[in-house]
Amino acid sequence: MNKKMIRIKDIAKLAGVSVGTVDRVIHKRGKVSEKAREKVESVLQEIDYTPNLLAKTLGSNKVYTIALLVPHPGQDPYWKLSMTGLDIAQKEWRPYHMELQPYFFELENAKSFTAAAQQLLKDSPDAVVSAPIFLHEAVDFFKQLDQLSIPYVHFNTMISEVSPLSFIGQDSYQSGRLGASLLHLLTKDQTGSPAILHIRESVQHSVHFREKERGFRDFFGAMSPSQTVTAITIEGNDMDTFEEKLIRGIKKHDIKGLFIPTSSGAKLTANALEKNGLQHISIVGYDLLKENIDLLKNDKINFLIHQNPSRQLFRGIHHLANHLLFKKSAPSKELFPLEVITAENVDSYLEAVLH
Amino acid sequence: MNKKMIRIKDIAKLAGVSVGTVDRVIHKRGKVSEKAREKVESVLQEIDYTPNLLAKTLGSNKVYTIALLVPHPGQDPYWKLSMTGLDIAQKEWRPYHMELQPYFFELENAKSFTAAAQQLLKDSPDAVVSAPIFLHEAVDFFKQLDQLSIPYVHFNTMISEVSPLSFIGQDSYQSGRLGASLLHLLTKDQTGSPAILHIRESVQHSVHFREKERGFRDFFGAMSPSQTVTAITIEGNDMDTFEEKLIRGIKKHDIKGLFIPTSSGAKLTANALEKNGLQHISIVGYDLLKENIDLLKNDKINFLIHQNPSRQLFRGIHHLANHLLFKKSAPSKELFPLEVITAENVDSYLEAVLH
DNA sequence: GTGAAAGCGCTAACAA
DNA sequence: TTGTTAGCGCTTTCAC
Repeated sequence: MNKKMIRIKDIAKLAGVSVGTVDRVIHKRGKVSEKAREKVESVLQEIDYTPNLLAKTLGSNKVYTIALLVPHPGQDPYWKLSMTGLDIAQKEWRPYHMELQPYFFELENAKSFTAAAQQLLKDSPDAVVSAPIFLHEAVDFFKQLDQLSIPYVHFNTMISEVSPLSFIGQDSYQSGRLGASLLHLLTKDQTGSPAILHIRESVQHSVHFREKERGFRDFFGAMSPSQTVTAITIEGNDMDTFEEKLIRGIKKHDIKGLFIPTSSGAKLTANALEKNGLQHISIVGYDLLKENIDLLKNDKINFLIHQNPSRQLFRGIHHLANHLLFKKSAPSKELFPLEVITAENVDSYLEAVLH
Repeated sequence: MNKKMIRIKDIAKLAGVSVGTVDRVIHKRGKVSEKAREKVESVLQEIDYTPNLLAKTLGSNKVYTIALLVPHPGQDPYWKLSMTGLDIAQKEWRPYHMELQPYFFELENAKSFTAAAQQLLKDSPDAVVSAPIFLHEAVDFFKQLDQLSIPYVHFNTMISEVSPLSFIGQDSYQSGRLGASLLHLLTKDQTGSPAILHIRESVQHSVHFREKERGFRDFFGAMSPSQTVTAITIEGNDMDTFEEKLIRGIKKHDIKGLFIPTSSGAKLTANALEKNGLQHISIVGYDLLKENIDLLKNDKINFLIHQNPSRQLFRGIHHLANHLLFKKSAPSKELFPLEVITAENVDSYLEAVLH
């Protein structure tokens, strides 16, 4: 039942050299005579050798630490979602002696980002995964990591100023197009204008949102050039003025459907619409927040686009762990599918293991 | 940078016993005196010991073989898709000396299933992952595996007659509901009847399709009880008669939209509709076959539901490999999300790594 | 019941 | 330039 695998020792015997020499040939390290190299290489050609990763890793007996630099989960439901990715990664990698250490910063506070980053650097982890929310401060930080040659991956937000080992996230432009197409499907028989709704908090991840808007506009532009497309931007986070400003915008532009890139924006909007008897206006929102799921099931929101933040984090850790432990290379970019969520498939997403 | 982990040796020293005794206590094997057991257990309480899986696995030096019993990929595009799951699993598990051995059978030929199963049994693998297409023959086979205590997982098709370690797939009933909801969205402003289309080949996986039909009907039943729902079944696989029968069915029942659970059925149907000037009829199909993707992008199909057969297979292998290698337990059921594919998000699915 | 020791495949240090 | 050997942490065997 248990077949034997080829070992370095076997190769050594076949080539008539020692294991040390075989090791040197395989890893191109140290000095090897031409003759010996040829013998070993010809044996390697013949047989099908794959090294035993377990034994390989067992040799170097360290514990690696991967640091996470992410927004505080207590402050924002979207980032809270991402944390299940940490839990699952923790379970998966613990047996390989990979330690995961989160450092939290506040979403609206660039200083707290810097502080968390400083603390992180002091603890000198072996690798870092981060959502580079604050562009300016982030760039400084990642340049420091570059200098220390600490590998890092980015997720959620793509920035072009530095070069992470890997970026994990979605194509924002295409995400905007998708949102537009869904809104179009919902409202194509109605008169009026589709709109993208920006809410103040959004501004910080501006690249993100600008790209979504571009995709959103492009879709309608290609579909029906005569169709006007509106962007409503609401500044300030006072609830009462939010509602008032929103309704004013809707009436002014005769809005028939709203595309809302901020995950927590859909709830505010749905409530405001209901209060004002405007339930006929369609909503396409983002992410599987508890409130969004409820609204979806109650038909107050029509579609959600799922960004799967937990899996983004999970995959980021995955790539770094493989990089550290097994020297496996990571893709420079891992784009996630743009997942369409409706009342009828949302449960299947909730039940599914991290996928 | 590299912290040390607690080893069995450390525990032994703390408890004042030998590593052998610690091992016996941890794994409850062999004889240990009450006194020794207590000492070791009290140390274990104090400290946070996690065994080194690498070393553990290295100890038992075998190669495991996982056999796959699946439809021949050359005969059916859906099953061909699933094979990328094999490739990726192969890459992932090869370093752990896990061998994957496929055995193919023909989709329309129960005898070939039995033959492949016999061959598989002769090779006595350590585990089996299979799509139990032919109910009757499959049950016999899996009962044999039970007797040999060879663990197995099922994917794609759920059968209740035997108890696999794990089932991997989707909720067919909910999948039918989802299809219905999408079709409803597409056609809600039109008169006529929505229909589910069964094509002859479908019959073999009958449970699957019956469940989808039930979900499909239930959705419309709850949505608008007065709405008639049609089922069109087309027997025989002669192309000409297919078109004729289909068009006849559509006209007779005044069909406004079609839900087509067979992955290759959407193409046949879209072509027939186009030939007959019935392009206004909506189509919701299944799976990311090349032809389906083209039709989706050309607006001949409106939605696809993605079953992700490659990942189903991949996860099946994953669970078995973890079971064999690390004694990790697998969930008895892993339900995949019901993924909605449109012209605007299909590329994001194609680019994504197996997810 | 218990401890000592060999061995899993690979790496790295040390001799030759 | 090569071969030999001592580990890595855990399992398993063997002797006491």
